[in-house]
Amino acid sequence: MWPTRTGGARARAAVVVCRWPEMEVLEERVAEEPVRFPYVPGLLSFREAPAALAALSKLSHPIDCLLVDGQGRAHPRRFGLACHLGLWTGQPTIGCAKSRLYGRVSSPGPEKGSREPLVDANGEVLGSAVTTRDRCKPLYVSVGHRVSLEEAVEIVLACCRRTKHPEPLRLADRLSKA
DNA sequence: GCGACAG
DNA sequence: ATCTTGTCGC
Repeated sequence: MWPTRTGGARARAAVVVCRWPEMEVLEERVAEEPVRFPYVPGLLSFREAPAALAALSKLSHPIDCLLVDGQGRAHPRRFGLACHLGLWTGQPTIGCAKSRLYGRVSSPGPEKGSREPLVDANGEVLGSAVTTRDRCKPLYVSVGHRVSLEEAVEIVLACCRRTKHPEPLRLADRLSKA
């Protein structure tokens, strides 16, 4: 799982600053790293964090909270990418993943706002499966750093006005691929 | 041994 | 993640 130094491989990350809840974009930053670690389930932070931190360091505008495309506490070791970025930057962070990595959960209702707890084998709550748009598959929200799960879910829902994915993540995803 | 497995 | 085909909604 160590560095795949395939010539010229670049890790690319993007971050956007939005005004909440209007989602007015205030700033956009992208950053690249010369080598990237391979993707290994459970170790995504090693692949994504360096570039993400580099992009964050280029911001000149203050932020209130980071919405991260990945898990927070909903991780085998309770420490996904959102937790790493939160601890590293000191900023409040929220993990918001498109699919499940760890934990059991039943399907939430089909109406936006429905949610079901994501739990581990002992019943400990790791996060929530949240329906962010009517009839769409849920997103997996979990605590990253300095936010409660309830706050995290409300913020994610508020960021999904007419789409399944939170506006900040859609913008950052688009920017990283441009 | 077999299935699961963020992006 | 990436690629491809087909369907649905604004």
